[in-house]
Parts: sequence; C-alpha cells; structure tokens
Amino acid sequence: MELMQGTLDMLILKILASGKRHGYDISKRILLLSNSSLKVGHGSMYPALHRLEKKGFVNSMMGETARGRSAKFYELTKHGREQVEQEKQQWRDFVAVIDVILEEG
Amino acid sequence: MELMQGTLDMLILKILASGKRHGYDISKRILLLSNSSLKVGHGSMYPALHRLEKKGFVNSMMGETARGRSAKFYELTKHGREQVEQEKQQWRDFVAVIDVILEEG
DNA sequence: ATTCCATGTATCAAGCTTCGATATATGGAA
DNA sequence: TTCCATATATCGAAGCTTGATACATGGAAT
Repeated sequence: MELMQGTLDMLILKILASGKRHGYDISKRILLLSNSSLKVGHGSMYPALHRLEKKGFVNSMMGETARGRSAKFYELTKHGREQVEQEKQQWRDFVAVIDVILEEG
Repeated sequence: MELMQGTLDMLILKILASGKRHGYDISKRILLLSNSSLKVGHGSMYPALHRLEKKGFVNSMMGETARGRSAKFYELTKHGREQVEQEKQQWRDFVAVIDVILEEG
C-alpha cells in the first residue's frame, strides 16, 4: 500500500506520542500496526524525522536500544504534542469530506 | 484544506461516474460537495484529467455547456468504471490502517 | 462604451514528498 | 567467515500540487 504525501509525518508524531523511539523502530512499528501493509523505507523515514526536527515537533538524542545498539532517539516537543492533535483532527475532517464525495459523487 | 497526492484522481473518477462533465464543472462540484473546503485549482485539474485520459480511464469530447459555452467533456471508459471501484476500496483500506495507528499509535 | 467578472482550457516552474539505491557500521549466528 | 538484522544517512528519479501566466468568450454593471 502506498503512503500518502503528508500522512507519514502524522503517523510518526502519533507513534512518538507514546514515548521516545528511534527511526528504525518507528518503521517497524508502522509495519506492525498496519499488518505489514505499510512499508516505510529508510529513504522516507529519515528525511521525515529530520523534517519534523527542523519544524520543532521533535527533539533527538543518542541512546542505546533494547538490543544494545547505539541509536538516535526522537521525542515529541510541546509543540509536537499540540501538532499531533491538530493533524489528527485535520485528518478526520479530510476523510469526512472525501467520504461525502465518494458517496454523493 | 490541502488535497492529498493521489486523491484528486479518485475524486474526479467518482464524480464522472454519475455522468460526463467538463473540467471547470468538476472543480466546482468538488468545491460544492466539500462545503468549499476543497479548492482544486486548474493547475491541478487539467493535468489530472490529461493523466486519466492517458491512462485510459476517461474519454474526452467537445460539447456545449448548459450556459452555451464550448467545453471539453470527459466520461468514464469501461476501464475507468472498474478503476473507480478499485480506488474506493483501496481508499477505505488505507483509512482503516491509518485509523489503527491513530488509535493505537 | 467599457470595464469587470465568470466561464473555460492549457502549460510551466517551483516545491515538496516518496521511493529505491547506495553507503557505512556493528555484532550475533551459522 | 559469511550472512543477516540492526541502525543511520543521503542522493537522484519520479510524481503530484500549487500558483502564475496565457488565452478566449460573453453577460452585466457603470
């Protein structure tokens, strides 16, 4: 399944809302939660993470993974926490609008 | 509200499912059905229409509008009618997957 | 008369995102 | 020692949206 432009950032923010994670971990979580239908390559994940950091929605810090590897962890900033809610609502609104057209088109 | 990449084609096909229309008309219909929240500029509409025609989902023919203007009308091909159903189902699947992440993220 | 606006179609450059390839590095298992 | 999973990063290609620009017609208002 293809991911839609703009959707990835929202998913990452939402996943980070439950705690800090590193990029590789976020990719695997999306794969898990989507029942393997959403495969996010690193070529999409890392640019997205850098984008979000640049926008001030996440902070990053080096740390150690559960498997003892060194990795870059990301966590939501206050601004990021607000953004999650906002994007969720926008997504719901968008889906509602598309639904109208899909039913009454 | 921003339209998501790939969504426009589906909306156009769905709107054409109820009968032939011209580009300007489709734009206005999307604006109407979305309660003015989805503004599709001609810079998006015409390339989309040409894209769909190239893919064989629509046919075009010149005709006269209700206001007596000359315009290019588009109608679904058989291939296009199948495509509408397929894209609708893909959209529902996609929304369902996103919902899982938005709820269990 | 003339200006403005809605109706119509079309293309272009800019900007952004996604995707796949590529590079690099570590460490455990076979 | 070879392979795979873990982990980050960047690049070019490809695709879509946006806003600008161009062009043409005709009715309405000043």
